Amino acid sequence: MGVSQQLLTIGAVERDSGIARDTLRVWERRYGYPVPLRNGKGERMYSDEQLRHLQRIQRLISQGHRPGKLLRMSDDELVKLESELHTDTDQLLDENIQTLIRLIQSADALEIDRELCRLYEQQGMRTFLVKTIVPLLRTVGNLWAAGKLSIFEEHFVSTQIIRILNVEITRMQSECKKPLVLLATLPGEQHTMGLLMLSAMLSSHKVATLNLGGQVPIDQIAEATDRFNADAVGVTFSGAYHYPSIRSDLQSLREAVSEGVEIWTGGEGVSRMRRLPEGVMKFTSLEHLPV
Amino acid sequence: MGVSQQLLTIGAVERDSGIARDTLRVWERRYGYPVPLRNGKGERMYSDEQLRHLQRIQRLISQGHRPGKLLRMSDDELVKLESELHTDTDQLLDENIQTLIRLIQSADALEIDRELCRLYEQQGMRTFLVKTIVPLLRTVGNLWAAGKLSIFEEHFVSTQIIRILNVEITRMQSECKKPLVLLATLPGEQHTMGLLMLSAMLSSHKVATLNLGGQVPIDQIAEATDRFNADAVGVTFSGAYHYPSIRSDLQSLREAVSEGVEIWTGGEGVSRMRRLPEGVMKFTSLEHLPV
DNA sequence: TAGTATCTTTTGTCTAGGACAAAGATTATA
DNA sequence: TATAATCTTTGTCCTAGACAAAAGATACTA
Repeated sequence: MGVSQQLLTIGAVERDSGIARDTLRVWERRYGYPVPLRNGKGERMYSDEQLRHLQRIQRLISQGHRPGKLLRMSDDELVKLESELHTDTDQLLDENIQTLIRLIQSADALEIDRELCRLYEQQGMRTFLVKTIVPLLRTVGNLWAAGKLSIFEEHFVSTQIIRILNVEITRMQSECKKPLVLLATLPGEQHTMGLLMLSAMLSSHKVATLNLGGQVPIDQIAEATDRFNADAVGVTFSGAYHYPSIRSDLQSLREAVSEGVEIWTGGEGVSRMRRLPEGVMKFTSLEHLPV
Repeated sequence: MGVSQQLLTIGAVERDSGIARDTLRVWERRYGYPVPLRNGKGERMYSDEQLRHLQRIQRLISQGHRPGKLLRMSDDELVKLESELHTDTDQLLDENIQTLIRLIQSADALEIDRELCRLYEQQGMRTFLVKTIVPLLRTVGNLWAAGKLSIFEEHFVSTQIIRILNVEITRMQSECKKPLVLLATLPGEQHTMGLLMLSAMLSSHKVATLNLGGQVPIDQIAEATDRFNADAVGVTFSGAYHYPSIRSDLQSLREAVSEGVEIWTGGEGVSRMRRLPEGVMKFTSLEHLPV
């Protein structure tokens, strides 16, 4: 049962936290945190607690906080900082979301599916995405951060949503026509939920989409645009995407893709960017899609 | 258009080839390959060609070849080595697969979808997976390796298949009963196609599945098994998974999960393993599933 | 008040060459 | 033919330093 005291190598921490080895070492040197134990070989061995702390830090960094500040804070202070962000949203938590969370905690797969389908039929795709899926995913993430939900529950919700959206996209697809929008994320960005939501949203407006999935090199996106004769390219960036490179990546993409093709971008990663490269459009939320 | 001569940092090569930085440096030191250019800062800058070569090497490593041998070979020799593996399978390429490949190259999304659905209805899930999906994915991978297909085409096929399988799983799900099989991959394994195929296969046998998706920590899998009251856990390993750790990972999983719960494992990663830990079952192909 | 240019601080990624254990291959022994 | 012992290959981790790009702060201008 409870895996009490496993120790993780620096490689495992990199994988599970998304923080590069080199960064972990340099943090230890500069800020005196995290200081892991050492094994017989003299290698760093991190505790579960430290991993959890680092994941928290990574979350807050991707929300715009600065590492130097976060690394001097205790875990309690981090939790407090995180909860400050949630209190406002938590209070006006939709009843529907609360029901879904309760179902997730009761681990009843079929019932969750049924409830999601019910909401979809009631709300239609646009509202379903904006008022249900997006807040649900955010809430689940917050609850995980607060230790009130396990990771597997987050995983579980995601796969359920992926399934449902795929089904609906398929259903609507046959009626979709031009313009054709090509969807992809760039190398390094594994989160493809944004693409799926985008695809669902566009499909519901009878706009044809073609999803290439995650981690597609820029030149491949350009080649695909050409071959499929697409009218626009949609690229999403999650909060976890290495922030500094977004602008230059979008610039490269703009240069690689034919001029007549529009470039749309969205996701948490771009939402806090001021200015985007020339010829790149941003939708801050699914609602503001330039359909 | 054609991105002619981009140079990649060691970090980008790590990301795009799946070979760790440290490994790239140690290869350069030991085998004298790859020797990248250097930028003004003295940092390694790899060419597109080198990346391609490294991707080839990585592919062959995951098929069981040894790095020391591959790194002394020229690109031509690697291509030859790769094609040796394919010739036998290529010759008896199913007509259906050839049709699908032709459709992929003509970039007609709707037509591919239609053909896949047609084959599914004709063959049923088991045959569809074993005779169509698996060979199709392998062929597409081989053609990419031979430079006859682009990466985006591989991505495109994958997302199409994911979509179709999700639709069918949803359709069959309501009729599924106990036993319940929990599906997941371990941290570090991003390839979830195996899980999806497993889920589809089991669903078609009216076995209920619960897909947690990729990168689920071992303790989380154990917790989920408990909470969902699952009867078995299915874990897949692609050829890309860091090979040496599979055995110990499975062992840890076996220890973490209650004894009454069976553990099934499959995928390219385990297919060339001789002996698995006590209490872990292996299915070498989807056909040999212990349903 | 808002925008722009300059300076300072923060931050992440890269470098070198060495070390070592675990997995694989090979040889010796029962 | 199987198991044990030995040699070889291989990847990951180590230290401590360097530097450029991004972010923040400050002063100046319209």
